[in-house]
Amino acid sequence: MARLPEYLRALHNLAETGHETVSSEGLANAAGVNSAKLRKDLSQLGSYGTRGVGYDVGLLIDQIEYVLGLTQRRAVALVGVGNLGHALAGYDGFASRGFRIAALFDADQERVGEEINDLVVLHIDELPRVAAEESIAIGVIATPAAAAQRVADQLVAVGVTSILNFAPCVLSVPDGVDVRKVDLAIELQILSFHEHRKASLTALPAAGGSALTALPGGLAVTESQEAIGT
Amino acid sequence: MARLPEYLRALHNLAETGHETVSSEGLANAAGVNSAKLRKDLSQLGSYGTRGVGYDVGLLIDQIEYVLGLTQRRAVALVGVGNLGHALAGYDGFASRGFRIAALFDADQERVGEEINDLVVLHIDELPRVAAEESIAIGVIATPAAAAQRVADQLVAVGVTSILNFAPCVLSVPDGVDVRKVDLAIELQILSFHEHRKASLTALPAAGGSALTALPGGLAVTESQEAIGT
DNA sequence: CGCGATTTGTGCACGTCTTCACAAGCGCCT
DNA sequence: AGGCGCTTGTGAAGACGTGCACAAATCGCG
Repeated sequence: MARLPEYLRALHNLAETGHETVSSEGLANAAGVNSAKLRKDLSQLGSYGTRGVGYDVGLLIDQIEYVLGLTQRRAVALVGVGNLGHALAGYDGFASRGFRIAALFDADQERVGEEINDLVVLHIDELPRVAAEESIAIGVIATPAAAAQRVADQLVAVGVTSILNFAPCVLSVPDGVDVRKVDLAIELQILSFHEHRKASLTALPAAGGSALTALPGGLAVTESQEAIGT
Repeated sequence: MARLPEYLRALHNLAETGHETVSSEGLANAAGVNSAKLRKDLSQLGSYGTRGVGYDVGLLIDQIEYVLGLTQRRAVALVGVGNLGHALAGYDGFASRGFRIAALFDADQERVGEEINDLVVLHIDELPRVAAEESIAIGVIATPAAAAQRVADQLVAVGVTSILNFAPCVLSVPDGVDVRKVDLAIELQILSFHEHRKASLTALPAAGGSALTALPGGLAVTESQEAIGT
């Protein structure tokens, strides 16, 4: 499930604050989900809490980390050292949560050789060589949209089977390769939609006016407060 | 729907390449979704394509932009000018897709006064003054997790009703305020999970071994190829 | 003017996810 | 040892999203 990482983060917080056990209710609050949902998710793990007490924080962390495949520190290749790539290369959240940025690549010779966080930016053509030396299963694309598909192909060619794509475009990859997309502008646009909706609702208590004016009110938005969908 | 922004991006691409109309099939491919799903989404808009021809690209862009509330350029306040905040402040994808970063804030006096993209970083205490001058409805939090809740409270206090949160923590906000969360490490962990799953499946054709070893295979992952869920 | 090719809009059925509600189990206190 | 309160695990019901398949509609061409 896609919620496990959120549970894991909440659990680490709890562990740091000295909690040894936690109830489903407590963990659910910390992770921002329903307690029944959380229990069902954890039961899928084969995890066992103790009735009347709750879950053992340390044990649960181990279990989730195992299921997520975080027992080994996975090597990640980051392609595209522009504005966003720079930030990602320097983001310590990766290192602290089970990942190691193994190499930085860029197609721009201007950027090749630059050093970020003790890592030197390599030219993208060096990707096959580096991939042969280190086992890289995850690639991060932080290039402009125009270059993203080409980079994806190159990553797949050297054996990468999971890609995190920050470029605003759809990637086509072979079966067996997973792609997750993060588009920062889209996130804002979704918020803008809710803004517009809220504004329309307060301005027009009873829906009326032209077809266009009635549109946003007509769109059914089921439940979106505190959407944790990423 | 959360897919509208994706359609919009694909439509802009099509418009730039000279297309005046597009079929649901064509647009669905460009956006990475099913064509039936796309038609159903668009029908919710009250949008009308022409049977036998398709949709008018320009008209559809206008409609979607209207529904998303992008007819006005929305002002965004960005709080936290660290590694990630820096990148977000310089990201031109915001400006080109309907948003204007109106102000940058940070709590660190070291960073106050710094200039990024023609914008000067202000101290967070100036937020009320700036908010009074400009109508800011959307806030972006790019601070460490420890500061996020406090910043969220401050944003809500000055009338912000939509928050994009990059800090790895759950925010609690009053009803009527929308929060979207983007956690970069979580995205990687989800990919790691799929990696682990793929590795287990190839290594253990028939499930066997200890309970722990059998776990990842036992987790049902319905359909995740090319996940476009953000 | 009529016909065929094409594409939209949608009814329907299916599978999934979510939530409620409650029985079963565990520990603690007396 | 027994009872009581608390918490887990799960069955069932409902909401929701998804995709198929087809009727209705439009255009172009002869």
